[in-house]
Amino acid sequence: MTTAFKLDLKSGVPFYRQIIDQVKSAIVTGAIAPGDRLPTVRQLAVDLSINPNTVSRAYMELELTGLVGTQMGSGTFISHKKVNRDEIERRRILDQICQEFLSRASSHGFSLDDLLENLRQRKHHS
Amino acid sequence: MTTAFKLDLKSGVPFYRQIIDQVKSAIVTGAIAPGDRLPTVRQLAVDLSINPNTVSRAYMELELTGLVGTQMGSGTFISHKKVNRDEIERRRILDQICQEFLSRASSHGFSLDDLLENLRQRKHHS
DNA sequence: CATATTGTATTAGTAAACTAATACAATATA
DNA sequence: TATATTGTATTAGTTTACTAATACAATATG
Repeated sequence: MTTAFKLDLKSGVPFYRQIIDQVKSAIVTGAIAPGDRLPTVRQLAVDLSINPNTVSRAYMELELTGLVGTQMGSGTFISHKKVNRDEIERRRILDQICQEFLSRASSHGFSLDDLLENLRQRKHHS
Repeated sequence: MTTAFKLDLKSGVPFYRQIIDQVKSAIVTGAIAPGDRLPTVRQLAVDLSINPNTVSRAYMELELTGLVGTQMGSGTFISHKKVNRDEIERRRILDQICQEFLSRASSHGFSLDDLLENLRQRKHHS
């Protein structure tokens, strides 16, 4: 089964980021495993009706984090690095921490935008 | 003492936002109190070497939150609304929540960018 | 080696956020 | 009521993020 990628055109989330997220999710759920090949840059571009460069950008970012490896002529493959599992676990932890943060803030009546704004301040003021 | 406003040109934080923050801070510290008049749009623009519209934008946003009131011909004044104090208290709470969130995330090795990215996802996927 | 298949680089277009230039409108006050 | 003082609207320029159009480069494979 070729993992089904799908874009939410109305979400405002950049296409390349949606692809990254879906690849990561697919790894977490086991839909794709180390050694598996991702769809071709061109193929996925056609499937999603976007430009190959956008797919390439997603794959490149995934490669930078070590999640995949790319070879011209053959394609892009899920990496075997043990780092992957660690990274996925870290992602879970991050999700959990953020979720709890949101819940707590929400109970005080703060919106997600409130939080983002506050955090952005800290980013720039540091 | 005319409250000293100052811009950090290298921070990347929008000028209008820096002004907003400094007004809020001045209220919190008591440097300015309800009834006090803020610097003239034009005057502050000259002092900070920016365009009057940028100051105006900051003042307008402050007015939307009820922190100040503006009258053409007279100026912009810190509002008396009791809402102000509540709002300031809420800001303190927000700061505290965000700080604890950052500390916790930091202990797991996550950067501020990691957090911002995760939260942005939730914003758009909701 | 030929060529098809794969990823990549270069360049341009679009949209959004931010700020400025300039002109305008409302109010205070002499 | 004149006019100086205040905030505001309109328009344009700049930057950055994102995506696309197009051409290029490396590898696999017959």
